[in-house]
Amino acid sequence: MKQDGATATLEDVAREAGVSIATVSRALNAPDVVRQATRERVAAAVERTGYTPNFAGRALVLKRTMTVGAVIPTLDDAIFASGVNSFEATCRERGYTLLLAFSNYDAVAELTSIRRMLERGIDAMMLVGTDHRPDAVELLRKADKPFVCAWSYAPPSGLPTVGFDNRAAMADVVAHLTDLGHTDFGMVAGVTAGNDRARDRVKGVRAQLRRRGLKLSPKALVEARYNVDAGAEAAHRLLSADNPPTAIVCGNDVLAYGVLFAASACGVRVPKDLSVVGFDDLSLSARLPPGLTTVRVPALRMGEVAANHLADLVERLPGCNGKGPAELPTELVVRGSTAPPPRR
Amino acid sequence: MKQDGATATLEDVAREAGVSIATVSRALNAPDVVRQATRERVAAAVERTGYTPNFAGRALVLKRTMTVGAVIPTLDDAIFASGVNSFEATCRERGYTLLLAFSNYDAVAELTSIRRMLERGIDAMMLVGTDHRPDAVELLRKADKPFVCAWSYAPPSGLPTVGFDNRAAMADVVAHLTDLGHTDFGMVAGVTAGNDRARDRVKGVRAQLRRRGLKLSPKALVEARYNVDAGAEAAHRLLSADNPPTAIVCGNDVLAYGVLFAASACGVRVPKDLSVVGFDDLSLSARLPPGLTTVRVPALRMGEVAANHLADLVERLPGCNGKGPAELPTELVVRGSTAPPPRR
DNA sequence: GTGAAAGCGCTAACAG
DNA sequence: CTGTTAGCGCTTTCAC
Repeated sequence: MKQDGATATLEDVAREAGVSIATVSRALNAPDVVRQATRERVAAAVERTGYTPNFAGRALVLKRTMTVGAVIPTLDDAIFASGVNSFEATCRERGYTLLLAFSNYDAVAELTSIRRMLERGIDAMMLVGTDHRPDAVELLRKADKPFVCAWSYAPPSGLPTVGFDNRAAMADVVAHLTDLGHTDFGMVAGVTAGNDRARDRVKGVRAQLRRRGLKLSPKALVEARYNVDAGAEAAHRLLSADNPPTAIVCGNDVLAYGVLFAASACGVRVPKDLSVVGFDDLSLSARLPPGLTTVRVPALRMGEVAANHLADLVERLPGCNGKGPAELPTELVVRGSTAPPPRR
Repeated sequence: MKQDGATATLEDVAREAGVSIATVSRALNAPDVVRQATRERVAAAVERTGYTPNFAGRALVLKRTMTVGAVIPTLDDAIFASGVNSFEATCRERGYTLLLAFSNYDAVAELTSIRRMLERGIDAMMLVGTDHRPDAVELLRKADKPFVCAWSYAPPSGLPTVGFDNRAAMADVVAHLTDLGHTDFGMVAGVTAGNDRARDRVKGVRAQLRRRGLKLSPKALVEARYNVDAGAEAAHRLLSADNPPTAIVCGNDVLAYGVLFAASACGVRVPKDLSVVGFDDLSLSARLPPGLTTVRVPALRMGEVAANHLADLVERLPGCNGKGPAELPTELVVRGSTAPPPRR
């Protein structure tokens, strides 16, 4: 066993086993081409030397690092957190290691991280949504690295996406509310700048309202940053209007929590006076009185699908293409926060 | 500009600029030793070829990858999420890229990920807490890679830790409650197996109770997994005992939310009938009625400190050692969920 | 089956 | 200042 800091190399193992480095390499990577006895001698030598392959050496010749990158806006949003969790788990299962960076919704920061990861030789990459600098996409394309944009399903973008249709999901929400009889809507949206998911959710609300002959008045739409307080503040704004809405649709559950707290602080009862809907179905949403009606998104499944898709692409498995994998379904979860509007 | 998939190498740039590859390398890494004119020719050639350094080549000779690893139990816990966020931000600032893996509280999985990251040539690594397989630590030591265990401050462990003292923080919590007059305590702890933070929090409660001549009876301690429902279930168990506690201390805020919901479901009023304390101070805790008394932990600061410490170590900056950086303070945040116990 | 040798892209002496 | 050259650790022909 080598004791000093220097880690053992193929050469050390070869010397120890009395074979050539080529044989050691083969014994490790293509055991079937090596005679049983030799293989065992090598295995013993590996054990004794504490050998650990050096990926830089391997990467240099193979042009593969078994590393995949992901650039995520932030982990503050629990939905990203769980998606990343499952993405990593699947990557790991398939032998890949995850390189992770955060963009904080800054497209330039994203570009920088992508470049850095490319330099580090990632084999593939996951991005979030479809809002990216064209040069970022070009970089990936030119480097010929498979990539996928998750948390969105938007073939028209021309990007390989995997995720769900945010517009359709929001249309379901609005349909649920109009079916209950609501006609006066308010929306607390997430920040839409640089965030196609937030934008699509607004669009989905608008489109479905239009279909029912309704609309979202300019003042009935408020944008808020991703936190409870911002949601509460937005709700106060909405509820103090001349004609307060009877239903508030939120861009995510955290904002909806804020709306719930604000309503209760103003003496507005949910769902009696006001219906509230979230988006994400965080674990708290089922428990928080009166139970939040929301959209369940397949974050875990999505991370898994994205990782498998990328690995398939890297390994050039048949049946995979750069178009992106399938659309994942969302589900409207109706709970206690929605009910018919109050009588006039 | 090279159009085919093959990315440009130093040689391409050198040919383009009419200099040797050594000069290109120098122009890029030590601009000051290269004549201005040459430097400009090289810069132009880099531009034209779209050259991007290959880190595998560089890593092979430098034995540095500008990559740091982190193995985290999970991102489901918001406190890990924000710590990772700031850890990555600081790493990035200092030029390092983050390799991230999850252990799901499994020490063997952690070991596997550490090994993998070591193979990939990480320069340093962050772990969570002090519960690790001895061979994992040995691996890191033998590879001579700086590492730090975050989310704990526990010099007696012999590991380089950065974080806060979970026992002391919990002692503060108990002191607050005994000062209010509580004598009947219950605790909903996180899962303690393989989790020194959860264990230390229990120990902190026990120690402080002892100091006040009190104790936690065996049935007054319930372990629960990290989710609201488990917290609620544990609370039901505690509250349905013959002698229900007047104060329930929780291993984290999420469990405390569950306790709050359970109490309200049983008609137990907080803080009138029952005081509840959490740990973490998640953003919701201030808003959730009646406002959760909890311990604020410096997660962001910790990620930052850990990253800077590791970078200092890698770069052999003076004044840094392997002992681990400073202890970070926690803060007891008193809100509406704690009050004197009800009269008998 | 196994060994010798070339070379992946890069940096760092060492000469000039 | 700049070029030549020797590897870093590994895989992979090509011979034997």
